[in-house]
Amino acid sequence: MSRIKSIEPAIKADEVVPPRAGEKILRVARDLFYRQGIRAIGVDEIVRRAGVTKPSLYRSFPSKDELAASYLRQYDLEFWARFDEAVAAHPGDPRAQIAAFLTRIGKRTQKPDYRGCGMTNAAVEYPERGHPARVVSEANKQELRRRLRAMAAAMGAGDADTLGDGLLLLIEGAYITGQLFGAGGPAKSVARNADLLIEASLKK
Amino acid sequence: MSRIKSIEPAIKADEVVPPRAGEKILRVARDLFYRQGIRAIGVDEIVRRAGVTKPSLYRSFPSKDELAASYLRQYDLEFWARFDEAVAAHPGDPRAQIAAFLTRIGKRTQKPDYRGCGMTNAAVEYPERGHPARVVSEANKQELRRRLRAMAAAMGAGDADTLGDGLLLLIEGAYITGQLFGAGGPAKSVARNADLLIEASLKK
DNA sequence: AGGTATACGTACCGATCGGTAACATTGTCA
DNA sequence: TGACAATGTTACCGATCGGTACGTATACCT
Repeated sequence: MSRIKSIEPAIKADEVVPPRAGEKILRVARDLFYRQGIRAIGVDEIVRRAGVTKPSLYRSFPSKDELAASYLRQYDLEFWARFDEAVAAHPGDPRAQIAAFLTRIGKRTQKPDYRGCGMTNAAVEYPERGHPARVVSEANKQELRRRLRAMAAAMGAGDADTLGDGLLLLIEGAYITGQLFGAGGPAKSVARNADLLIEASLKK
Repeated sequence: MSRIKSIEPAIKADEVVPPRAGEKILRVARDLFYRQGIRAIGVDEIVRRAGVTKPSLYRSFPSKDELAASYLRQYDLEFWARFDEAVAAHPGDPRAQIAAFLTRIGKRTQKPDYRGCGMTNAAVEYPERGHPARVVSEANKQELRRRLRAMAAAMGAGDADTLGDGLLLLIEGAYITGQLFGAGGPAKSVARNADLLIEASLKK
């Protein structure tokens, strides 16, 4: 673990280092898990499309469940990157931050092959408490709830927790209806409805 | 199908007629599919817990997928029964109808083993277009959207379609967060948030 | 050149998946 | 009694599931 690697191997900066098996596997698994679901995809198909073999998968990941958890941990990073991008675009203006984030979600849901939120889908696929994938998913949602409630408070809402939770309901609704109805579905109105809800919550 | 059954078999009213194998199977499948997910449950476990054998399952249902579709068709009936119950409780008052329906949903989501909406979950489990289970699920959601928009129009909302879709987002959000957060989660605020959204949409 | 550690492939495991063939048993009716 | 429909019984199918034992190739360091 903490072994000293005295000198890095002599690789030039612009030299192409072939991607490790584990990386290729995670890349393929991410795509398949998101688009078709975790339960729907077997490890054989993952290694086949990654151009590696099964033992390579189990050298990099202790189990399929842990591979799924790794996929979600990466998803988590990308999710917060998108979220923080919307936040950074409107410093000190939580209402505009929410609007920016939801506008982007609303647009994504209208794409033809939209499959919702990988976190949400994983939690639906694995209702069992303590499942590695579910643990990651739950943590992500708890944090999202916390931040939405904090932003609602920063907006000056009378009942900030209710508004924050309302925004979370709209977001999850957009994730689900986005993949249920496709383009033209209810999800395209998520930003508008959130704004109405915010307006109503601030006037109280 | 339309074969004439001249005279009903002589069964006394209080006589217990043993449930047919198909019924027992569907009853067990409904419970397991809803609680654990369709993909998570194998046909062997269904027949085992139903106390029947596998050929009996395949005499009553052409495939596991069709059994899942049957489960959802029954779910559909029960769903609309609950919906119409809320509607009938407040004749001519769509806002109160929505409130009644959402209050009930909010309460259900706080139960310890709440698993969301069987329709929604099935659509997440089966993203593939045309899958028997998904077909039933999509039809149910389309109809729900239609009715919510109609109710929003009856309320006199300026943009009835947006309000109807907003209510659908809140509902789907409640289904999902109900199973993600458990008791104390955002879903308990669904009726309150819907009312705020309606209020805001009517004032416009 | 030789040792060593890392990375990978071939081949295989038992279990379970959804689904079926063939036949025995039962209860209900005419 | 005899026909019929429904169910049970047993045994099986090929495919796929997640996972592993074990041998091989490659690269680096001494």
